[in-house]
Amino acid sequence: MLEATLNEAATLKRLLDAVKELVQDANFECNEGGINLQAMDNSHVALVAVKLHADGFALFRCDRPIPLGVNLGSLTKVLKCAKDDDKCTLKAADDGDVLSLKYEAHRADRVAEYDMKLMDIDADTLGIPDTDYDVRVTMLSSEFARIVRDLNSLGESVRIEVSKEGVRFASDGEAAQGNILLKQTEAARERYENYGKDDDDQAEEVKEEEDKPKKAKKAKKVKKEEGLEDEDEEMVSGDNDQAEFQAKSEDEGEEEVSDSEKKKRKRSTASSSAKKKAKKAIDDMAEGGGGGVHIEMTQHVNLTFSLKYLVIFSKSASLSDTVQLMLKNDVPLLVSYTFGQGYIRYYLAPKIGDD
Amino acid sequence: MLEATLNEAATLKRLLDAVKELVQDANFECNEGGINLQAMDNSHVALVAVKLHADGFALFRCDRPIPLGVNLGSLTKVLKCAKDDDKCTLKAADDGDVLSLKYEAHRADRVAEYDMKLMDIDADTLGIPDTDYDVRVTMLSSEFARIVRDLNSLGESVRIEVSKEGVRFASDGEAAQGNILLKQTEAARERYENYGKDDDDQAEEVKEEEDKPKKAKKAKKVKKEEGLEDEDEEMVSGDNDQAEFQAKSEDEGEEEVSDSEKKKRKRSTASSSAKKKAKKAIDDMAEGGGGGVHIEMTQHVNLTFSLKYLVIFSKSASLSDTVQLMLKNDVPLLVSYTFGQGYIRYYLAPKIGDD
DNA sequence: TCTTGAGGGA
DNA sequence: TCCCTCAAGA
Repeated sequence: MLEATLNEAATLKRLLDAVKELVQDANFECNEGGINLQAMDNSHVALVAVKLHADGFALFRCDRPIPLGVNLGSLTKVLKCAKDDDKCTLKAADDGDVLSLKYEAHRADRVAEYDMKLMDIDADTLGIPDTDYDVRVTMLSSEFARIVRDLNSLGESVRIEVSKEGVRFASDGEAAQGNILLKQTEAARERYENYGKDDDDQAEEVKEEEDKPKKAKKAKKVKKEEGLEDEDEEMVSGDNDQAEFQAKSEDEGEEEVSDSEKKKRKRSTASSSAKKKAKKAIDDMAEGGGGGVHIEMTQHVNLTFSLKYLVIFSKSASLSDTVQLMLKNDVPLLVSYTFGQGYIRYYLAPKIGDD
Repeated sequence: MLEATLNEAATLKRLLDAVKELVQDANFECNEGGINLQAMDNSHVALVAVKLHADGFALFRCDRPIPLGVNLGSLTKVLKCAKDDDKCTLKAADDGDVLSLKYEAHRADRVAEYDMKLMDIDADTLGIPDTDYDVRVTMLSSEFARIVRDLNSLGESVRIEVSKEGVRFASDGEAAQGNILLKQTEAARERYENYGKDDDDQAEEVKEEEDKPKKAKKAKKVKKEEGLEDEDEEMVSGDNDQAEFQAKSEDEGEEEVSDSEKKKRKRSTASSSAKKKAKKAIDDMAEGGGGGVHIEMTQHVNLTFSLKYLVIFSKSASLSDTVQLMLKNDVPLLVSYTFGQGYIRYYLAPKIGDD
């Protein structure tokens, strides 16, 4: 039995806006920790991972893990029927094949109920490459969206190059060739330096949007060039240059999530005020002048990606003011949006060679 | 000779927005009382009736009745050429085949004139079933629009059920099944009780948007369960369960209109202040919090309608903040929008059986 | 399949 | 009023 109430239906709507473009059907894995979704697009080039923390819900109850096989098109239709600020309750029986959605106006004079058929979906939980990225770019999600949309009108792919100069997005098209250079914003750098003095603060900024302690550490590495740690990740890591993701067993997936959840909570408690400070710095950057770009780099990187997918990813801008791009040569790009109730992350394999 | 000036061209534009979706050509019947239009959609399932009172015009002159056979597509095009707040003057000669439209900016520094070819249209003035509805639902026109649009994305038809619980809109679709329950708003009910004490007030609220005294009385019945009166209506009434409307002679139509016009004026004079009070109650309800629903009911009803048409009807929301739904089992639904210069009413035959 | 135009929503 | 999405046509 799943019963979960979100205070704003808009969260779900926005989440689906981008995901439905990538995959038609997907399992919402519900367990005590919250709701997860992982799916690859049909061509196995892009992967999307969504997490909604249980404590991001106004009410959350899930007695035992349930996979909800959902046709995202249908779910989108049903969500369209919710007003953005409606209270939204999801319900599913343990063995049922129906997902019920209840929308309640806050004034309680309107109650809408929808029942959606569920389906069985092959449940290959996918292994997400755990990568020690060399670069993290934090920027306005709207700016990222603008850039990929602009370049998408010129060509099919974009080369993303990060150097001391900044981050450059370049695209070649038949009609024209274009590139956009974003320099580290002075203001952003200053704020960064201030808060960066305390390494824990800085690391927490990342941890906040990371489930896996390992990744948090790696983010630290991005800043301080610490050595790698925790190379026991069950999946591809390091020199992964393949364009496709691999499936792993479902059990491993579950384990990983709940395990890291615990660790995350421990850390959060330890330094939550510092975290807030760091978060504030990021927020300031986001608002402080419409273009703050924050770059952390241990290595120059230069990769090429399909713009089609980046344009789809960038539709998640409505979920968060900022987006983080994590890069490392020959490894899938990670595009991450973090919001109050969880996150949505996209992984996109780079184009190899000159295609 | 017709000469009629509206202070805002927007009124005409908005009127046509929905009508042009239902019918391609229609007669604007002009007489001393104003301008009327009645037409059925091609499938004879829906009927639209528009009334613009002569005194809703800044200037109105019509020496003798003229039918203006208009292609609504053309008229829409011509109206697109007017700015919303332009003063708009319609002119037609008694025997001409041209309708002239003049648009004047209020600062009088721009005058545009358009001439539109008229056409002969078979002038079956249609008999509108005069019905003693069992239910009147008054709600925000925007909310009605939202509901039918939402359900239209799920299925083809909607079941409208009114009971003590409230009014429920339910639709079944392939992907999902949904229903929306609107409860009588407390605030709306209170206001209603206050003004409802005086039956005349209450009835006037209806009369104001009714031409036919008979209908006004029946609306009273909705409240008080008075017996039927005036069963001499020339058209189908009472147990009409047929899905189509019937034509009647033009003469009868004209007679009816002018006759009821007179009665209406008499009544208006008698109780205009009470009327204003009642109107205010409705306005308050409409504005008092974005969802006031007001239900008057003498009988449970349960009917099914094609959403396609309701969606078209609901485009008239721009004409009025509120809409009234009048229902009775096995009888066409009346959807009525009343605005300063007149009204637009839609009648839609219910679906019979399980189709 | 891609492009353009219209309609609806923010 | 502008932007975006959806639908129809090439």
